Amino acid sequence: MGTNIVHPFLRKLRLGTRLSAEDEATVFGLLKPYRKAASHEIVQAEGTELRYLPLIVEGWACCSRMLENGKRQIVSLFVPGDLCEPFGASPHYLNHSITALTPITFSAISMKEIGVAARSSPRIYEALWGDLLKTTAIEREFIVSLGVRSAVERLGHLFCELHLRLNALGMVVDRGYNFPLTQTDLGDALGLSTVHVNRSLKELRKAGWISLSERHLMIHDFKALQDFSFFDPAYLHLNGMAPSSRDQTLLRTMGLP
Amino acid sequence: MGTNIVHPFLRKLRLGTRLSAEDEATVFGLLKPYRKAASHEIVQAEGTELRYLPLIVEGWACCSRMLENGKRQIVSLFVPGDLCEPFGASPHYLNHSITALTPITFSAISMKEIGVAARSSPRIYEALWGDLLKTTAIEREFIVSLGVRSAVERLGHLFCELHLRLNALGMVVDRGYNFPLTQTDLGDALGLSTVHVNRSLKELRKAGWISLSERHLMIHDFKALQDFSFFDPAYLHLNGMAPSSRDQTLLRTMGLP
DNA sequence: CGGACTCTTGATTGCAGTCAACTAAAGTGG
DNA sequence: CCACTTTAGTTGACTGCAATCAAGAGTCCG
Repeated sequence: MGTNIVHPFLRKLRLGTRLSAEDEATVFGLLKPYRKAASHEIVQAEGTELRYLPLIVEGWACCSRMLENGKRQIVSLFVPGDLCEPFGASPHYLNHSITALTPITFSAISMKEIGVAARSSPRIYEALWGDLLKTTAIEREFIVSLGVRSAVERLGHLFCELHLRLNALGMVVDRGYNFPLTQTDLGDALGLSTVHVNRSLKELRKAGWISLSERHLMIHDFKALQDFSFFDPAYLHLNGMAPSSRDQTLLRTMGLP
Repeated sequence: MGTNIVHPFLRKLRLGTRLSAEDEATVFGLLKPYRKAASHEIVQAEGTELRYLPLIVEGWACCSRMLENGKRQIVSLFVPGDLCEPFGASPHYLNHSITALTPITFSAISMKEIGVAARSSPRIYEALWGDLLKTTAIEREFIVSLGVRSAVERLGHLFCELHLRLNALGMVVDRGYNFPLTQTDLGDALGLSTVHVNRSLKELRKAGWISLSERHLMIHDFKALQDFSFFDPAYLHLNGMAPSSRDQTLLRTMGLP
């Protein structure tokens, strides 16, 4: 048993692929020195050229777009371990901006170097592609949410998804996790007005499924919330599992008998 | 001037990268024998293992998901030349299904072979990643549509996008193109009811911007439709262009002075 | 010729947006 | 240190966009 580097990015990559100690060292070596950004700070602005891939180490960030009518849509939420852009591309212009939602610590990876690393080891290649696939799946499921789910369902679905994503990183404690988004952020992400987010949260609380206050979310009845929100965790590829192994996953992730 | 293979997939790849004749032959060689599917036929069902990447050669298809409450959401629309899944992954289970929207001709690419091809030539690598990036961008812009655009704006935006995508393949003739989706399909894609799609189309017609009948769409005033729908073509990366070169693109694609 | 789609239009309902006012917390500056 | 501003959350009243229900017309097809 070699050294076990503790890093959210490696934790995430390990989910899908077994990396050797050497592989992990290689990946770890890609990370540029950490930087900090304040809440609401723009890490990479829309329209600028992307040369390094941002990687969230601590805190939450998002990828969002502003429309000319002043409305903002959050396209993707990033938690620790998340790579903000597809890993294999060459430098290109962004058409959305990457913004910190909380104070964050982030790193960067050279687009060139990560390509070299991916070609150097089949495991790394596998792991990076697995991660990209998961990101794609999350965004596709997001489309489903916006298209056919009601306001309350969207909230529930997001809470379930984040629960599993964070749990995979060991960031869920006692069925609850840190939830730093404001109701305005939630509205921008889910295509709802702030007021309506507020009312919908009230409903989820009233149903007894969650409580959310002081930036902390607790899910009291995951199963109920999941069923209500039509949340099927298959798309998160949590254990390289086959589809509809839903219940097994649940048990495993919830630590229930 | 080498041989110029006429194939929608190659046409699309050429948009972002200059491929050598040899590269093109390599890519072309990846394609398995064509197959046909009838309209509404499922090419690859949700939950099945994907071993070959479907590639649309003729006709339209989509990637969609069905919810337990019976609602369907179309996540992605595929036109000729579109690869239905990210090219670099290894076989995995799909959590959405790939369905023909019209009678289609499609091919398949081995996930293994395309990886080998990508590693064999920097140009091919570049082209495939450029294509993947474009696909990602399209899906992200779709999220924006569903999140913050009104029904009429969503329709307008989709029409603009497809206009440019098809135009890049030479499939736009005289400002119009073949538009095979039914109003029900449109509703499933844009998160709207069929009835409301119908009414919204009526508004676009009344404004004089489009006409749509008998599976043929004509955009009479692209500029107006674009402005109204907050459509910014930058995300389609049509000419490797820098952002906000919007107007140049427009002129070029519209063939206007 | 019946049956299945597709498109269209009218009437009604309801979910979610908008406007507005108020509280509480937290930061700012004179 | 205390007014003053800003930000976040909450609630009420009203409005409006889009869903739902319903029915009819046109078309394609077996």
